[in-house]
Amino acid sequence: MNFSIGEAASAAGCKVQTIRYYEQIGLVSAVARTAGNQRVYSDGSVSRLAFIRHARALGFSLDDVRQMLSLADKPAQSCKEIDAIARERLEEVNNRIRLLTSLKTELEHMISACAGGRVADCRIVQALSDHEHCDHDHLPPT
Amino acid sequence: MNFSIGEAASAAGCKVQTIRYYEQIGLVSAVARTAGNQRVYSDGSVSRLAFIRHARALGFSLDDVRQMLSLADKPAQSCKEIDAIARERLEEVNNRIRLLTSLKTELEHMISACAGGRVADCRIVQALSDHEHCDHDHLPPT
DNA sequence: CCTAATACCTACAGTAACTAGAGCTTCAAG
DNA sequence: CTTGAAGCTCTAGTTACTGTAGGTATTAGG
Repeated sequence: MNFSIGEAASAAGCKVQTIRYYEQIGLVSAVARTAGNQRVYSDGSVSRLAFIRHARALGFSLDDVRQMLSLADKPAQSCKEIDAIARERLEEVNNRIRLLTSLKTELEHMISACAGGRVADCRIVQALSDHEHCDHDHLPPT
Repeated sequence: MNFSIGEAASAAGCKVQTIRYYEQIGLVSAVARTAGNQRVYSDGSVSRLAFIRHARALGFSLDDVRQMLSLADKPAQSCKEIDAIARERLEEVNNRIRLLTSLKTELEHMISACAGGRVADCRIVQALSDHEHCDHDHLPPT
């Protein structure tokens, strides 16, 4: 089956511009064109796009995706490396969850401590200015 | 007390360039300079920087921070708005946690299903290409 | 007092991963 | 055959920094 870029986008669940962007940066190779210069996508290219979309949704970087795609192109090889990438990603996901959970607690405390009074007494402002309870290793929000 | 930009940075827990960047975009106002044109920070400016740093670590955007700082400058006002920002943020944090948790499960399944065989049989690649089990509303990783 | 190392200054370029817009062409439906 | 949607390229903008180049200021040691 053949698809226009718009059809490919809705089939893969991403935006038209995103597909063109991926082509531009060489994440996917350029596809065939019609006589009128419009891109034509095969089932294969669409599922490659879907792969990317899912990997991105799972938090893989485009660089990870690039590695995985090149590995996936050598199907006789061991998938040890892909496994390793996934494990690394899992590690990071666990970290993020930990961070967000403590963040949630902190926000909940701040909100419940804010009595709706004057800003001068606002616990949220105080909590954010305060250095006392900070062990200085919040991670930046990724 | 007076601080150089480097001292302010380590006191507030952020980088020197970041402070200059915040000044450049007008998130913090320009501070006084020495005869030799170097920035001089007061305790007040340092705690403002610490505020920003903590807010950022908690996932507030610079725009949120900008709002909060301007509200914090009118201390007689009600802190209802700050509270609202924090609540919105909490909502978002909960969403992210939900997403990451399902992501974690998915990654765990993929990893345990990957037997270390050939890429051609790799469950990870299959899972990522597959559209069957996808309800199409993964959020983009923020 | 001189020197060397370190910290500071400005200005600009680069990063990730898109997103949006301008201005034009092609295609499909009626 | 016309019209409106969808496609095309190219460029610029987004967020929140980070890094570099090339120059100046400050400070500690000898």
